[in-house]
Amino acid sequence: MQELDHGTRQEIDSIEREVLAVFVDGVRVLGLPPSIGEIYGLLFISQAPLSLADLVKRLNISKGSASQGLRTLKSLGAVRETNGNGNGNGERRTYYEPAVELKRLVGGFIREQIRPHLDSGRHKIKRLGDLANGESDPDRRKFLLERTDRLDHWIRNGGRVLPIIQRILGQ
Amino acid sequence: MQELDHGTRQEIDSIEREVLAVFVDGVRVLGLPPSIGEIYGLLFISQAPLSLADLVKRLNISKGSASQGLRTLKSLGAVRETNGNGNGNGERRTYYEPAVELKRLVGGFIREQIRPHLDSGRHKIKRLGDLANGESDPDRRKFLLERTDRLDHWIRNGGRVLPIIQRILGQ
DNA sequence: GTATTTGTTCAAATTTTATTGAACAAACCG
DNA sequence: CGGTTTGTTCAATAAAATTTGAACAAATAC
Repeated sequence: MQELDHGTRQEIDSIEREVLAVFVDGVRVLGLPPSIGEIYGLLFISQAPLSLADLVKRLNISKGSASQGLRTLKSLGAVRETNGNGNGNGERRTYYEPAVELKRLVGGFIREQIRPHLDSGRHKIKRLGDLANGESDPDRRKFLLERTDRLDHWIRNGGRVLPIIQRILGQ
Repeated sequence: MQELDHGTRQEIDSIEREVLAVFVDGVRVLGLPPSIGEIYGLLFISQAPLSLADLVKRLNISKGSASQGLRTLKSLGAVRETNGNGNGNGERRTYYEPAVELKRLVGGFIREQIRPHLDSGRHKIKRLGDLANGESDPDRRKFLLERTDRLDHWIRNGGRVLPIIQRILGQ
């Protein structure tokens, strides 16, 4: 007897386990929680889209975790909702499939996780420049302005590099 | 009466506080603990190099934290040890100053935090390919090979982009 | 309308990570 | 040598992040 339903059966087999581990490690580097790696990882090796209930069952995580994880992944553009669930009948729950184009994943990460930090950093550093200008000791002021100026250059360079990364990875 | 010793006085003034906050936020994005941001931040706005004892006193952190933080920063190439401490007398404790060249900081981060992950990822993905090849169902095998191949491309592209980032930021 | 299914929210519990602080080691001095 | 200073290590503690689970909301069916 052969197992044909690759999308929804309960067990996580050995290759699936390994893939999940790879993604859990991967998202940790990006500062995202393990549950996100598990969810994306399971979608990534599932041939059929999965529902929230499938994720809960197969990953043994809570509904809350799955719901929040999917929200984050959606905001990153890393998962898509599908209406087709692969079994052909009329179905009202939502099914999810992974976005697998590196360009899209990188774009979403930069948009959601990098840009906001760069932008808020730019503002804070602008403020630092003002504070430095208010320093009364001329020697100290010169030093502080030099340092805040350097910070400003860092941020600018960071901003310059992002589109280039996107261009290189979007192939 | 004027305060002349910018390197070792006890208090953290308002501009210093802001700079520390910027660095604490900055290192968090990189997945490093706040104490590291505080240490690097304080060195960054100090005109004179600081000793471990200075960091403990001015940041109100434990000796252990300061020691471990400095170790990490050294491994990243983000701080340098100096023998001169700015006051001219023979002195045996070690003083630290920040590396402020973006090229160096980025290089250290890539070397210590990115490359190792890429390398271990490459190995794990190689193993995944082997596992996928062992899949008996031909349809499933085809799908798994396609996905592991995609993972492999991701990693390769990641590897390609790093030297370019370094080149762009090293100016 | 009620019952059922699907999904969200958020306070509480758990797990993980960071920090402390005391014991220890190493280097220098007299 | 003993005494002092400087720095490291690591088990215990504190703090922060993640996950849970139960209450709730929204949508559908009957």
